[in-house]
Amino acid sequence: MNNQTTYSISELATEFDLTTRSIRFYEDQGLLSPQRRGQTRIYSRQDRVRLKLIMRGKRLGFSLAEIRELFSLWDETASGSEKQLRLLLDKIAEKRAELDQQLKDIAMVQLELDSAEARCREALNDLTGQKQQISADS
Amino acid sequence: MNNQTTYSISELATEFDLTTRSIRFYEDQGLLSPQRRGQTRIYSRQDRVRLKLIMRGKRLGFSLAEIRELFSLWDETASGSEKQLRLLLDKIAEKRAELDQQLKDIAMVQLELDSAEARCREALNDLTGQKQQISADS
DNA sequence: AGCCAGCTTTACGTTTACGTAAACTTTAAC
DNA sequence: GTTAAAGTTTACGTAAACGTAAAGCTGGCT
Repeated sequence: MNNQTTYSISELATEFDLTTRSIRFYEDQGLLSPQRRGQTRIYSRQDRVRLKLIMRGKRLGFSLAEIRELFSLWDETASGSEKQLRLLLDKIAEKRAELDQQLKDIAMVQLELDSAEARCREALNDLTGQKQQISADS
Repeated sequence: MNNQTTYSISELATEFDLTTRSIRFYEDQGLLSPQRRGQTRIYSRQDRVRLKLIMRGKRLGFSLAEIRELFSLWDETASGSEKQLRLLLDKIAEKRAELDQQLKDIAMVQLELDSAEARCREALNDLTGQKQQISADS
């Protein structure tokens, strides 16, 4: 069922757990451009991949505009002039730096969660009269 | 100069590169609660740490509401009942899962950037008549 | 005393990313 | 062939995160 060659809008909406409204909105913003059969949108496997990328970007806190920019990066790689290509490399480096920053940020927040969890378990232990040992972490 | 014990709103605004409007807005949203000298806000080192945490959260795409929730996690760890504490542990686990997902997402996007960069360099090489070798990555 | 820079509140405006409703067409099922 | 389900456009509404402008206090300098 996953090897379909085309998808309807509601199939994709169900699969990615979003509304058809959102999918159409992404099209409005130039992130998707599905085929049409009459009025009806027909999504290809490529379109589906795009949607997956969109969701990924959103989970990383990218705006739709930024995601569109990333798509352009990808699409224009083949067709650019030299100046264009060097510009793209710059932008790629830029995005890479952002991701590196995010990795650092995640590490810090993880430490904070560790700390909060430790305090939490300690407080619990105090409450329950330390009958149970500290539970092993996965 | 970094070892100040208090800060004015514009000092913090300058340091973190945001507007005083934003800082006051964060206070509105319950993320900060600086002292006052008369009308004027006086920020402590703790407040500054909070601001740093806010910026971190934002870079990870967290909403202000989510950040406030994380603050609550941290603050209420000491004072909760057992049920409360277990709930907090659940929320911590939840946030941890989100971060794990983000790590995966970042890894994927990095791969995509790798791919885009490779295509880009290839195209450049083709254009320049491969006089130069592939430049070494840092 | 006068003034300016920096602080304050109040309040309306703006952008992003959709939600929601209305009104209409098209496709699949019975 | 009609009816229900799923699709479409158009358009107004909304929550979040500020921007921006107005109008007023306030502490220090000259």
